[in-house]
Amino acid sequence: MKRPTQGRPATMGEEKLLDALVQTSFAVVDAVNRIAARYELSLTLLRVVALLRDRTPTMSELAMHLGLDRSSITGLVDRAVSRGLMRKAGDEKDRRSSRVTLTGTGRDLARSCAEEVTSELAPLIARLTAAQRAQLTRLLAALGVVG
Amino acid sequence: MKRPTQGRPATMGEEKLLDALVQTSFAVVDAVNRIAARYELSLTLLRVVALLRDRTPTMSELAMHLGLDRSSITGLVDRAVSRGLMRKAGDEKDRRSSRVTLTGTGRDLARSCAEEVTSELAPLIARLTAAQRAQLTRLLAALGVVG
DNA sequence: TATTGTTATACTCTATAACTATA
DNA sequence: TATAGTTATAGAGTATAACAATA
Repeated sequence: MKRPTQGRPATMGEEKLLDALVQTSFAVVDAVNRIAARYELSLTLLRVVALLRDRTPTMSELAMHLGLDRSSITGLVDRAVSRGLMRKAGDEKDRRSSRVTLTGTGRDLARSCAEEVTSELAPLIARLTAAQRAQLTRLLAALGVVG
Repeated sequence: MKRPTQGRPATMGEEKLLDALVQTSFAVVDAVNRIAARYELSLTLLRVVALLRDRTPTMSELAMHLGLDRSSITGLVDRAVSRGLMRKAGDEKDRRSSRVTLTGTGRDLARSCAEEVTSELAPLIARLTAAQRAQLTRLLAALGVVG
């Protein structure tokens, strides 16, 4: 069960930053989760819906993107299909694959959720000045997760 | 299903910041989730374990802190008790209440997880200069989630 | 042979409703 | 009456293993 931790221990300032980063991240994800629940979506399903606004991935691509097993995606997408949010379309190039797309209903849902995420998190960043917001945007970009 | 979004739409710069904040938050939580999985802990259980390092909450307090129903906490804690990670101790002041504490094993686990979170996220903040790290720490504090 | 996706199975997580015990 | 906690139940989410169809 126990395994050694590789790398040096964090210095004092790093520890504080990591703590703030983790706490803030959980708060943000919790907020998104509350919004998803209003639409009877799990966090995972909300992420799929958001993803499908820009892409038409295969089941395997969805699995990789979410870090889940392919078999988990089958149930996830099938339930969404039953609810009329998504559709599965065969890929003509590779007849093993299915590409997942949003229905009109699913697309409306995606837009509503995105709007609510924006308005729910707005009060958070409203505590910052315009200069601070620009700074934070740059620093988050520098972390290298976005893009 | 559909409901109106209250508040004004975000401006362009805010939209970009919110997007970076949400994407980064999901990446951080995903990283924590991967670490939890190494120890066969769910994200929720890891949060409970981390919480118990500093506190000895009642079942209800745990439920409130995690935003879950009390009945969900029963199963969560009972499974952890079965695994030897936690203990439930009656509160003498209010005999309806149970206070949850870590066992020695649970405490070791909590420490290991915390160390792994630190070393897993260290590469992320290593991309920043010392000045940028200090800046980011201040900005996250200004968001008002920590503390 | 390797990959895509599904099925069968089992377990965790979660909520709702109904309940007991204590306050 | 109100609160703390549990139980019973049901459903979603997830992984593992075995499988079929296609590459």
